[in-house]
Amino acid sequence: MRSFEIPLPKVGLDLGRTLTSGQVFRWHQLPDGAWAGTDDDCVWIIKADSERLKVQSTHHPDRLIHFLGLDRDREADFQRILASEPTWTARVAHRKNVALLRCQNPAEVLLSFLCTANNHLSRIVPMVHYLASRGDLILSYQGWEARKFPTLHQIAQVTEAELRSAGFGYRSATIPLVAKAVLDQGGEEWFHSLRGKPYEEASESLIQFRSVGRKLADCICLYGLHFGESVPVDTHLWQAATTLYFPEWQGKALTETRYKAVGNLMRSKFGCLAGLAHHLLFFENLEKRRK
DNA sequence: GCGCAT
DNA sequence: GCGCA
Repeated sequence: MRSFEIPLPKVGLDLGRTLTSGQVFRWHQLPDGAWAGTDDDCVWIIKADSERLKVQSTHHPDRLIHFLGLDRDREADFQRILASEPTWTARVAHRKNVALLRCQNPAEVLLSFLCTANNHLSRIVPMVHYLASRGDLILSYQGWEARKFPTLHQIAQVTEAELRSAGFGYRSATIPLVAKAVLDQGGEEWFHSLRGKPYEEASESLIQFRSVGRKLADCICLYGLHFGESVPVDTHLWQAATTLYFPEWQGKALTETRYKAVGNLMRSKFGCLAGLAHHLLFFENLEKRRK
């Protein structure tokens, strides 16, 4: 492992809030306060102070800079959001140290988010860890076994019966089935090729898979394929969006038409920063409910 | 609008 | 959340 330091931008970065904001599910804090986790084949152990990240890793700093979005001018991004929504001053000020992550492996995002449907973080996290235990060991560090997330092929080998006994419920059948279906399409390579397509096309091809609806497709598009205009509309965002923009839909069900209307409105306001604006609203709502 | 699993 | 009635 190598050690290096990355200076933090003025806008700041709260690692704890970022890594527990529902984008990734297998990061944890070590006894000394450092955050430890992986992204694809990279292992990161990160300790932050107000000016810099002190990092130990198997890989080059650029990979972490990309994962955390530190190569973007995040201050400018938030200024553009404020230009569209000047009343969001407090909302942005309280959450601009939460970063939008860019995961290297879209298949990991898909298989992790299959665990999130109709579920809570307290159960999602152990489920994703259970899946991850089938992945190849990268290294051991202070008792922590850092694993690469399993390949689609490895997940496709897992039996429904095994997942059932591990408490995956009705997702026990769908997880290996989706892994097989993606393999039939071309697997990890096909997945990466979606990054070169327009957002709408990538999203439409993802919802072709049984058990992957618009919401999961948008999570994969945003966190795994890095389409900034993607807006995953879950219960948190639906609540925020109806309050702010569609008061006539407050308390009503989220239908396909309404799902598209919310995303389109966010895209018309924020363009390719709609996903970042989504994360502000999503995380605000999530933190409120945690209290 | 409900069932699905915990 | 997704899929189907």
